[in-house]
Amino acid sequence: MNTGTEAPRRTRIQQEKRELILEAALEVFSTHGFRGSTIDQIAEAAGMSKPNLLYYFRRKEDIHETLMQRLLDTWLAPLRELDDIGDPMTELRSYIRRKLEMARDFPRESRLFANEILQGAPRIMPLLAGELKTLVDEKAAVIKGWMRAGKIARTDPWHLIFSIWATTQHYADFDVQVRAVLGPNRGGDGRFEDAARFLEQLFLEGLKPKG
Amino acid sequence: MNTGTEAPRRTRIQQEKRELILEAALEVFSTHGFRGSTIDQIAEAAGMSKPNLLYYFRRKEDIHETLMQRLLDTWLAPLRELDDIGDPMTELRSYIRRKLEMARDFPRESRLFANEILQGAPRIMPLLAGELKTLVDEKAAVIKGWMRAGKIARTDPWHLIFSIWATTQHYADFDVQVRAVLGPNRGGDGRFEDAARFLEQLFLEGLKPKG
DNA sequence: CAAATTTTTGACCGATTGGACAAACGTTAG
DNA sequence: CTAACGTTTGTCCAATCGGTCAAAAATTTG
Repeated sequence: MNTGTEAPRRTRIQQEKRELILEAALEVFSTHGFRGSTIDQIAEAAGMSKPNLLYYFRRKEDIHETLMQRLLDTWLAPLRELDDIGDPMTELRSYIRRKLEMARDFPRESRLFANEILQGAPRIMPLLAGELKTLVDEKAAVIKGWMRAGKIARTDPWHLIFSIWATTQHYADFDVQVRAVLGPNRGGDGRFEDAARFLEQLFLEGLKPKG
Repeated sequence: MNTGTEAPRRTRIQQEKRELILEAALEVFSTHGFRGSTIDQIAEAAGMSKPNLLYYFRRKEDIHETLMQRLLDTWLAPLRELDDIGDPMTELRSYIRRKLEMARDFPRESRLFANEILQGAPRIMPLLAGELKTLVDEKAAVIKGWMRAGKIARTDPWHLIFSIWATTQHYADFDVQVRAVLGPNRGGDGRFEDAARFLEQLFLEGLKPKG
């Protein structure tokens, strides 16, 4: 029985070329958005002709969809790792650090996601209200537990998570602005370490349990 | 002498129709980005034909440019108001509050700006490295003064400003995600007050001067 | 009123878009 | 070698894109 959801068999060439296309599409989609990107652009970036690209992905949307599916898993991995077992302050610090590292190492993925959300998330809305909400609610409960135990200051766990997302992804999504404002000296490679130091201080001081 | 920069004389109809177009363009550009928006879409949203729209703005870029110029002034107003005179903690609190109010009351303007930055700020890069950087540097100096005076904790003023931008604009730019995660109950109109409470706590506790 | 000016429209243009298709080309298994 | 299969390409298409233009309609001015 073919359910239509199982992964189709693929030759070695198909696997390689599909990866090539997805890599090129990530570059193009993340800087121009879905509607602002053309198949020609992606094909050229992947070093092949447009009909050839369409042999591997029949529609432009298929590329984007495949990209988004892969993205979400790796994107939410840091939050999944947030664990009830360790010390709350240590857990939060390493969550912030991991998210900031992702903004540094995978800025295109961050911008691709930001583009999708900015435009109303037309293609991933169900995922947000489903899988994502479930995960966040789950982690919010963990954080609430820490608050009840007096390990961190009482505050809104959901908005805490939002603020960590916002501040860390800012360094990927608004990178040009950050670099423009910091200037050539402070806007160099060291900006992520500066940001890490600042965010650590902000969140850890801001969340210290009160006497 | 015509410098080319003075405002042309306009009839009453021209003023009204241009406003109508800019309002419609704000709606369209902010949700689809520049390249993702079409003149037809804007014309239809403004209730006029495409050639009629092009009578008031000769090129698509002219609409976007006018929109961005107007935007930047109002968008930076809260930061301009950040003043050396008042109490540092009070000043910062009201700056955060004003920025959050702008995210609530002008989400389309925020998304328009975010779209532009996300795509590498091709049309406003000079403004970022010029006017914006100057303003931020100036306010960073003010904040540094507060730190030297022991009024607030020592930290990086530039990244402090970035974090305020990121956290407040998040509620406009990522609104769909915020509402999806919070769900129908907590994601209603009250979410901005919850956010205000959280951000106030985060920043004011995180910036308390240390003994 | 009538003339001058401004506003609106329909028809049209070349360029670009996403995508189809058959033919040509490569590769591999028997 | 050859037949089958997988890959690549050139050509083509209808739809849409940003934008032009002349003429009609509406408005303002004298």
